[in-house]
Amino acid sequence: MKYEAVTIKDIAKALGLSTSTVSRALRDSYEISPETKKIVIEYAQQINYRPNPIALSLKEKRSRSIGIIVCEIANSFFSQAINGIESIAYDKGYNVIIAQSHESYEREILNLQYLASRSIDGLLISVSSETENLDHLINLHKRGFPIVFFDRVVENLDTHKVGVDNYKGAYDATSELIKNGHQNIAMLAGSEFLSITKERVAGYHQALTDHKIAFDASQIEYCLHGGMNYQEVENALGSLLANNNKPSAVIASADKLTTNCLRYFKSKDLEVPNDIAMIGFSNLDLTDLLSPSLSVIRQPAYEIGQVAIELLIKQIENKRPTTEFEKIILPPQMIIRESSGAKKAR
Amino acid sequence: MKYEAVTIKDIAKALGLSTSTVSRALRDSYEISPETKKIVIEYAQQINYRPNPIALSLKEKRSRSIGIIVCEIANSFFSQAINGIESIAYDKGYNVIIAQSHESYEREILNLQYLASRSIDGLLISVSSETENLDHLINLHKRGFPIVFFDRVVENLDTHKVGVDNYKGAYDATSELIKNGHQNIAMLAGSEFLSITKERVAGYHQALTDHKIAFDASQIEYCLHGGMNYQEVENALGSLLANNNKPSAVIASADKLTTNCLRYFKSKDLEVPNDIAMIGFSNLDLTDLLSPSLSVIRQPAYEIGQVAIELLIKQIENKRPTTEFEKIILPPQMIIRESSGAKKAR
DNA sequence: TTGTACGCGTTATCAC
DNA sequence: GTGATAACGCGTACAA
Repeated sequence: MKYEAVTIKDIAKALGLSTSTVSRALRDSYEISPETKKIVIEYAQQINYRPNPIALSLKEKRSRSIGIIVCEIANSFFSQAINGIESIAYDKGYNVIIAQSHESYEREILNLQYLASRSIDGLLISVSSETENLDHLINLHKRGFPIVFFDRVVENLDTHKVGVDNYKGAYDATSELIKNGHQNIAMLAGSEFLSITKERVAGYHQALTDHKIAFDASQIEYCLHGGMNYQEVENALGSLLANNNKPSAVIASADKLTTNCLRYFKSKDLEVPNDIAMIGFSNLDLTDLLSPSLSVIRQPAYEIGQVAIELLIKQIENKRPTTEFEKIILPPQMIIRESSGAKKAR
Repeated sequence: MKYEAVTIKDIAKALGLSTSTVSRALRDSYEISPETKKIVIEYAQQINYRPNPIALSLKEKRSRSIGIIVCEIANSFFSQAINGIESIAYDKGYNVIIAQSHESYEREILNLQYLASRSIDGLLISVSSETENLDHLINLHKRGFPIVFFDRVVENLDTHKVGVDNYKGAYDATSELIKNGHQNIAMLAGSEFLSITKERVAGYHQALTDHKIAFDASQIEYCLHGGMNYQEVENALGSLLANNNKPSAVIASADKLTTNCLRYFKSKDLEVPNDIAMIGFSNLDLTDLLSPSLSVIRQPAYEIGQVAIELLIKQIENKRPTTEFEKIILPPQMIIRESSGAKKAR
């Protein structure tokens, strides 16, 4: 069953006018007499005429829709970022089409092809944790297609980028644990491919160094899928805790890593923070209700989304090719609660 | 900066053929000679030709995209449902466009207008908690536009509907609390406009009756915005606890109500389940990590999404107008943990 | 086997 | 002030 919409032609026929007159009347052109305008506009309203955006897109070679690729919308950070994106996009008359990579490189490519074939005007992307090769993005970018990276930005591609100060986030988290007496701090890191992981590890490393604590590479475990599957986190924490240099605290460097880390400790009957302390990157709005309440590094997800979409729309609507790209770094926020508490006195 | 795509015309010109020959060759028409096909297809691949979906949409009067309206994608139930929807939609070559009502009737109408004007082929909707008047949906439906309701279905509109057995969910939850010795059980309900709220209240009521407990209407508080703002939940619980007939247990009938209920108890230093027990409808995958771990009624969100999109696509692709509509009810799952525990012996 | 012409809905351009 | 026509990209009925 097809839904038949009213067209400008129907109006023209009904009113005994030409399509061009109707079109001009509806667009309030100065060449049309007030009476004709009135008749046309009233009739259009009456039969609930809506211009067909598909026809407009074809004509204007733009769809007024933009694509978003994220790993998972069920992730708090991303759903908040998407809210930020939408808040601006709808205001400016843009539609958003969301696709999920589920942390798979392959699905990211499929999504990209799909979106590109849907003639989106631009792309907001936070790459999957498996993404190492960037050819799929570079190809589009070279052809002048507007792309803005947010959160998980990528180094070797010159476009607008919006993210958070991951270095500072990890530095602050590490310093907080050190302040609470922890000397053996492990890092449950995300995918090694991601620059955010590298930055977070660097912040962690620097904080240790600044506090004269030796850095031990075996205290870092990388999770390729960013904690998407519990198994991965279980393995990583298993080896961290089996380390000779057994950690008394852990930094989890992503949303899913943080919650799965807590889940692991519970399953092993490790009491947090007495047996082991933790602090994690998380945008969950429930971390205060967890047991124990979690100390977290929170990212301004909503704002990141807003800034990213603004840059993208600016680029899309630019008459000339963009040559100067911005990199915007927003500050993270550290919220201290119970989980990062002092080391138990034995 | 505009991104210039390759068209069939470019291929025709380059190969000295007509556009129709190219078109037919690419669609592997039997009327084209194998050699011509080979040349065309190879060249198309080489220059990475993609048919313009906008032109196709205009021609075929369908966009192969469907709209989804939910209150909030950051809500676990809905993000899971959307995953279910996407899993099927992408397979069948449909695009999904997601819009959020944020529980506002006004925004729901705006979203609907927006999506309709974007020429979607069909709509999946879970109405906002403010939605009482259905004219905006009835209008579309009358004109033959395919609409499928999921989760928050609506009574006076004859379309496909997919939801969960809310009556049973609430009945089971109430019975569990009664089994644990609770006689005064309050209900923190969602919007009175929603049929799911009515069904959940009915299940609660019937369970009380079946266990010979008097029903007391003052033990129900409705939250128009389904717990979206904490204030609302605070007020509702405030009056429930101030009741003469003070409850020893609460049933929270939606995701946000459940978590905000727990938040309220924590803020009032009420220990769950000793001071007050609770069980809530929730699809959060973290309820096991909360303090205390929450007993919940969980809905098969992913499956609901899958069933809903299948019905929608079936209706869209139907040659004849659909006259027989299905109503599919999936069973909820009850997961018992700590929060619904026995009443404290005093 | 291949090419020409048309239509999908809209607007810009040119003609009257 | 209004109407006819072309164009956007594609597929197809019809013509050759």
